[in-house]
Amino acid sequence: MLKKERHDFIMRQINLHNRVLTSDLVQLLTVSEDTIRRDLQELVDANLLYKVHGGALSKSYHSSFDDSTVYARDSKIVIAKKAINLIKDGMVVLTGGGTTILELVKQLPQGISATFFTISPLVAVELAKYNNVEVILIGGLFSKNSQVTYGGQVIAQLSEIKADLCLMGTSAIHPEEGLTDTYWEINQLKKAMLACAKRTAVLCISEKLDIALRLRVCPLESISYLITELDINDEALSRYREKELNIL
Amino acid sequence: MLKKERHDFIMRQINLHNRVLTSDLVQLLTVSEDTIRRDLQELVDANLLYKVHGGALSKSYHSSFDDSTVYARDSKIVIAKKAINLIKDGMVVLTGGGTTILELVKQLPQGISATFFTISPLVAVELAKYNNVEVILIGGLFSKNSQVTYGGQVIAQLSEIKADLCLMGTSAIHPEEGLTDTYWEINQLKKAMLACAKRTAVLCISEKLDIALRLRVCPLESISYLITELDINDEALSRYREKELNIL
DNA sequence: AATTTAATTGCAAAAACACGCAAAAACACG
DNA sequence: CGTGTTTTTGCGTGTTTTTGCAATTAAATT
Repeated sequence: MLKKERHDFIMRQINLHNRVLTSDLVQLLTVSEDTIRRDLQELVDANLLYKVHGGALSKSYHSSFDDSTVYARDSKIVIAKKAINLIKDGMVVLTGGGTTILELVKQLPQGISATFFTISPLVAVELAKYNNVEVILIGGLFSKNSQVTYGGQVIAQLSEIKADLCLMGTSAIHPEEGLTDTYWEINQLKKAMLACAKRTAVLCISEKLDIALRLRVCPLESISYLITELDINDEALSRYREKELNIL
Repeated sequence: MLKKERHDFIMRQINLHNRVLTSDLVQLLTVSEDTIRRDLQELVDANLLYKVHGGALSKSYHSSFDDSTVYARDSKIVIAKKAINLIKDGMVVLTGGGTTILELVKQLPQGISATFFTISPLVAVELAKYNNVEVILIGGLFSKNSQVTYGGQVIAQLSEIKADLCLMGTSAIHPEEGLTDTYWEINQLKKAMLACAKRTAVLCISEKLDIALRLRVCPLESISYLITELDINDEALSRYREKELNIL
C-alpha cells in the first residue's frame, strides 16, 4: 500500500468518526506504530488533523461536537444509550427522524451489523458511517419541517417492509391517550411505521410526557418500549408503569 | 512493445484499479524501472495521472479528503452560478449527488420555485431550505461511498419520472469516450437519470476533463450542456466544442 | 510512586528515485 | 545509400525516501 493511500485511508476514518486511534490504524493497515505516527505527523504538518495522545482528531471535531444547539442533548444521549441495548446483530430496524434518533445513531457501537430502514436523510447519512450496516432510505416527498420523507409513496413502501424493531421519536405521549400528533401526514406516517414492525420503541424526553395532541396515532398498548432519560422508578412514570409496556 | 502501447496499458491499469505500482509495471511490461519512471513522468506531464513514491494514482481518485474545505470549492461555485441559469421557475429538475451539486443548491436564489427530484439526502436537506421548492427524495439502498441512493428500486422510480432538466456531477469526461464511471451501480444510475430528463447538464471541474474510466455511461452527444469553471473559449475545451453539445 | 502505555529520537537496511552516459534503434535528408 | 541526428532504452552511481527496530523520554493510569 502506497503512503498516499494510507493517508487517504486515515483521513477517511477521521472524517467519518471524527477521531482515530493509533493502535486501530496499526491493525487496519498492518504497518508498524512508527509508520502510523509518522503518517499522522505528516497530516498534522499538512494541517489536516489534530494529533493527541493515543491517536488523532478531526479538525472540524470541535465545531461538530460542540453542537450544544441540540436541545436537551444530555437527556437524548441517555435515552440513546438505553435504546441501543434493544438492537441486536442481524436485526432489521426501522427508524424515524428527529434529533433523538440521530443521537442514537451517533452512539451506536462501531462493529454493529444490521439493516436499517429510515425515512430520515440525516439518519441515513449518519448510519452510512458504519461498515456493516445496510442502509435503505425510504423515498418520497420531503418535509421541510420534520426533515423526513412522507406521503403516499412512503406509506406504500412501508407496507412492504417487515422490521424487527421500530425506533421513533415522539411529539407527545399520554397515559390514557397514548401517542398523539399535530399533523395529519405525520400521524399517518407513524401509524404505517408501527404497522410494519414487530416491536416499537418510543424515545421520549420527559418533558413530552403527559401531553395529548389533536390526532391519535395509537394507544399505549401498541408500544413495546417507552424510553426516557428518567430512572425506571421515577414518579413521573408511575402512570405508564401500570400499562402493558416496558419502561426503560 | 511500443511506447504508446505501454502508456495505454498503464492508463488502463490506472483506470481499472485507481493505482499502479512501479514494480508491478516493471514485471508486467518486462522493461526496466527507468523506462517505467519515464513513462509515468510523461503521463504526469500530459496531466493523466498523479505520481507518488512507489507508483502512481488516478487523477479521478481525488478522495473525499479535506472535506472541511471542500476540494476546489471556488471552481465549484463558478460552475454552480453558471448552472443556475438553466433552472427556470416551474421546472421539474432531477439532480444527482456530489459536492458540486450541493454547492449549486446552496447558491440558488431564495425565491426559486420549482420541483426537485434527487437521489442525494444531503441535497434534499439543503433544498428544503427554500420555501417554494417541492422536494422529492428518491429512496432505495444508500451508498456509503457516493452518498446517494442506488439500486433497482431507484431505477424503477426514475423510470416513472419526467424531468425538464437533469443536473449531474461527473467522475470523468472524455471527448471520444463521453461520460464514464468506475462503478457498475453508479453507471446504471446515471443512465437511468439521463433517460428520464429532456435535457441533461453535466457539471465538471476541469481536472476531470479528458479522462476515460472503465464503464461507459453515454456518448457526449447525449448531453445537452457541459459546464466547467473555465471560460467558454478555453483551449482545454476545444475538442468538446466540436461536438453536439452546449458548453457553458 | 510505580507501572503501564504511548511518543520521540536516532539509526540502519531496503526500496525507490534521479541523473548522466552510452548503445541501439529509428528517423531525416541530401 | 550513407551519414548525421534524434529517440528510446538500460545501466551504473549516488541520493532520497520509507520503514522497522531499539533505546530513551513523556504521558496516562493505578
